[in-house]
Amino acid sequence: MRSIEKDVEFPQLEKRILARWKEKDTFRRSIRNRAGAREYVFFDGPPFANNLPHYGHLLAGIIKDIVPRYWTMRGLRVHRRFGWDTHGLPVEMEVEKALGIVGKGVASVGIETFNEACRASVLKYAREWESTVEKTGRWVDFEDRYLTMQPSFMESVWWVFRQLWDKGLIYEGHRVLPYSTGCHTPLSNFEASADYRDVQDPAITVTMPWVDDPDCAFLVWTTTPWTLPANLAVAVHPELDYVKLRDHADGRRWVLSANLVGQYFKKPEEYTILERMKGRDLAGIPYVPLFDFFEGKRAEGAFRVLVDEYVTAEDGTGIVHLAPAYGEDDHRVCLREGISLADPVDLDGRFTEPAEPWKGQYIKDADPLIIAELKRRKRLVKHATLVHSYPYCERSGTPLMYKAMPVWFVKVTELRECMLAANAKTAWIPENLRDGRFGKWLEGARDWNISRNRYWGTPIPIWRCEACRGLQVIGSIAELEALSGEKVEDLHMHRIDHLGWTCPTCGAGRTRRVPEVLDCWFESGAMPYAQNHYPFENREHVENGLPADFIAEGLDQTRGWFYTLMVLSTALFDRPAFSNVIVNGLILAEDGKKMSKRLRNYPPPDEILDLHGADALRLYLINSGAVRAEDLRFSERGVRDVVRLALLPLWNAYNFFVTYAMIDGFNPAKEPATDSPDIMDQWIRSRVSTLADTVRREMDAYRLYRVVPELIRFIDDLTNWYIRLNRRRFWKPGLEGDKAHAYGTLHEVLVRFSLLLAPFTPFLAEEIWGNLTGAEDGDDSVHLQDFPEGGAGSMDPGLERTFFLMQEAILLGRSLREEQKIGVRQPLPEMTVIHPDAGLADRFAPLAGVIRDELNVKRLSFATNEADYVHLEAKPNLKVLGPRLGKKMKVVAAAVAGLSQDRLRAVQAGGTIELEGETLDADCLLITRTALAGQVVGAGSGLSVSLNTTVTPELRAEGLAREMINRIQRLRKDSGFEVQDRIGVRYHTEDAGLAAALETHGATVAGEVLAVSWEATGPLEGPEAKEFDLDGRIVRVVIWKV
RNA sequence: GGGCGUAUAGCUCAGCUGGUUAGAGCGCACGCCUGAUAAGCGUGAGGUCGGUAGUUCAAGUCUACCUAUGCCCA
Repeated sequence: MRSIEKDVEFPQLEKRILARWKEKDTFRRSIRNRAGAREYVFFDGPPFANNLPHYGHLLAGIIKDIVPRYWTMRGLRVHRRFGWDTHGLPVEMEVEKALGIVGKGVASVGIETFNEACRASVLKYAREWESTVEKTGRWVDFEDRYLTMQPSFMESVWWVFRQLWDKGLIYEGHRVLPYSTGCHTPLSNFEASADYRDVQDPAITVTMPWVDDPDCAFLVWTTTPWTLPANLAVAVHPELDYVKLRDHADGRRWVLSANLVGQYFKKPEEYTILERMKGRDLAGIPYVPLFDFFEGKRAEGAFRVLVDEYVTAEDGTGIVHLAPAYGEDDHRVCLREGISLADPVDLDGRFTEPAEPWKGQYIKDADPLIIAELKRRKRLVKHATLVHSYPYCERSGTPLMYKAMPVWFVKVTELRECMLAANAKTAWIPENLRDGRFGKWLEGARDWNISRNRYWGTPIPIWRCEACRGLQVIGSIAELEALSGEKVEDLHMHRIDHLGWTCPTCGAGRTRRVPEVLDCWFESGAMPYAQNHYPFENREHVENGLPADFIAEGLDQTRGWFYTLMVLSTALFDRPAFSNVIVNGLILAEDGKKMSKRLRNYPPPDEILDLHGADALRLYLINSGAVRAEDLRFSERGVRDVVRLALLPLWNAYNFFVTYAMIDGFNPAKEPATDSPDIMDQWIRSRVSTLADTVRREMDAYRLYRVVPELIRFIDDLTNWYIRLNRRRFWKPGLEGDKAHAYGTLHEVLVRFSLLLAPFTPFLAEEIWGNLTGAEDGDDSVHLQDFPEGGAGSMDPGLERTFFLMQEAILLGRSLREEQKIGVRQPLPEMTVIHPDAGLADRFAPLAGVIRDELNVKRLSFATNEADYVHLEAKPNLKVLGPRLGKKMKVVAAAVAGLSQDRLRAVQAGGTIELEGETLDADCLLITRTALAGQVVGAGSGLSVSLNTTVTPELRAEGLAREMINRIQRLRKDSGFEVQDRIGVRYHTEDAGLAAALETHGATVAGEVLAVSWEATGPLEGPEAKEFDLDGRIVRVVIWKV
């Protein structure tokens, strides 16, 4: 054992231990150690490495460390591979910025240059990540990491795609997406909402005359006239009220929402209501389109009234025009009705052939031309303008258009039932997420658009014949090489898009890959297979490891990784991807707002780690709702409190042990502690076993948030009860008998506690365990050990209960002393513990000395006759009686309240009583006590105590002696003496009582203050003579070092 | 607009399947320092559990509605 510093710096300690782990390869050995054991499968969700890690990452990382460490100590083998999400938009955007091509498009530098720039930049922050993650104490393999851009990973992703294709789960369709005509690309919703501007747009109302009654027309309103040439239908809400009315101005008849008539007529005299109807009554009525470009679509059911609930009567006419190519709802409703879309606008945003009159015109420029044409055709009834907020392309500054784009879908709707069944087999922390947030999301899941019109990603492995349009899906590199006749080493777009071959279907055309790449969520969802290059390698290993035992990520992954994992594992294997998941919440700044670099409203993670250490941060984070999906307001003070409340007290206990063990030359190998007859030793050993049991139970259920309060409670018992009450045992001379037991016990308890702490505070646990077992001289580590057993054999619940009662007795005694204003230094003759059970006296007997010392009383006695001290009051034990009595509870409760003291005592003594026809025994009643007036009694829940406050002259003298000891001790400290310095004392007092007290107890006082000479003298003068006032008695004292 | 959370002491949060006197830390008041620990110890004050209605013998806990607030989706 080595001696330790008293003023510990945890961050320094952690640094030292990190270096040791690295040197001894402890992490890898902790896995290798369990070579033959069952594998505990953990999947690590890959983060983007294009930013520094924030608290959310650290929190998830800490959970991902604690759980695997725990199961490793439980004897399992837990591989932990780190992964990076290397593809996707964030990387592309950053590279566009770096290359200076924002708004110009990737074509301006070429895909090859662009993709290679992406490849070079993705791991830019990997080093910083590694260093921060390491600092948090997280053990994870950064060397054997997986990257979504590795050819092996991408090949597995292709395999997954091919599997889905073979199962008929992939199809090509359209989705209306925000599209930038400036950048020639659809945008993500995120990008689309980046730049909203207030703009003025035309707001026009046009007529759609009934085919059967041309004088009557629907009124339709729009702010995008350019979508009118592509109009294929109109829609109404089934439950809304509509009217047919006559316009007195020109006699024509209009149909519109009843609520919106006021928008078109100022006065009621201007029109006459002819008919009222519900929206659904209008269903199917055919109308005459504005233009005849798509007249052929009438056969599909176009140009009539459709019904859908998305229609509102808030503005316009309550009848909306549908252009399925240019609106998401339009598209959905028309698709449902079997109307295929019409899209007369090219990728530049210019009209094409079908819309002949405006061919080549940019859509926004065509607006006024279209309006003019409508006016000419007398189809325009109102022309206004509207200022509204409209999304713009952040990069090119052009207004976005919503446009149907060809995309590839996974048919999630077909998997829904299987996914719900798989989800039912998973366990979530917090539980409600499974059927709540996540379950609801699954129930409402729509087909998943997995294609992206981007460059840096896994290319969608579909080749299309330019002649027959036939599709061919490639599921491996070997297949691609065989078909193309070329060697393929990298699957990125710029390396494979030149590959093509003669179409095997028609034998005429040449095949070409479709232009899209896969959504990077598809890749992370494929991670369980792709990280191991399944099925090309590791076949058995991967299949045996499904579903994973454990994953942990943030709440934001509900629609992210949790979802994509589930979609793909269900599609491939009809199984869930994971069995247990811990979901962590958002970490907010202390002010409750989002953490913002710009506002600097939070301390950087590295700063917290360097200042307070990782152990403290770990305990702080897992002791919060953040480990069950609740938001956490991060507070540095909270981290500091953990240090103050848990780590430092434990360090002090450890320091106490080491200090004395070094002095006494205690050798843990020689002194067995297991058989100590001392009741306190047995108690603290039982406590640590109970704690191990509790921690196992909570960790087995993944309830990390239940652990820290238990740890703190134990540390309090260890330091403020066990050590404080037992320290005198360590001061005795020699190293025999009881003292050896004390050492043995404290050693064993600290060692077991450090084992138990290892998953949570890996550094402090390593320090304590290593030093106390001497194992740090070799290669061993606390993290290579088994988690401590709890188990009935090593626990003594009865003893723990007795000890708890003793603690209560002491607390009550202290409270009475405060109340009576009698300081602890004044001895009192007696305290009586009052409890109806006479057996308590026996159980307390071994603890009597402790209680007397703690409360400074001469005698401890016991009484069972509660009536002499306290007034009993009874309440019905609702938990017992409630289910039994039901409605009768009220009358019984009233009767119980009226019971006499005698009858209550009789029940307590084991009798029964009859009340309202019910037989009640002691278990049916809850008895509370209040002190009788005129007594010094404290009533607790388990027992009561009575304090005899009679101070006899003898006790007074003893009290004065203790006061004197206290003053001299303070004087010693003020004089700067060392603890072990011997002193001489001279004193003088005029007070006869005090003089007598100091005479009687002179030897005791002198002994306590280490005085080798002790002398009463005549009056003392001079500055070295200090005057004290002991409750009004004056004494002057001189001390000196001998 | 829809889905899912959250609301308990001045502050940050516990409170398990409804049941007894609703707990802890910080802060506050008062007291206690040489024998591990003042980054300590003790004692105490402080709460109509967001609101309303309901279910029940019994509601901080269950239900409905409302208010505030957060996340996700549209």
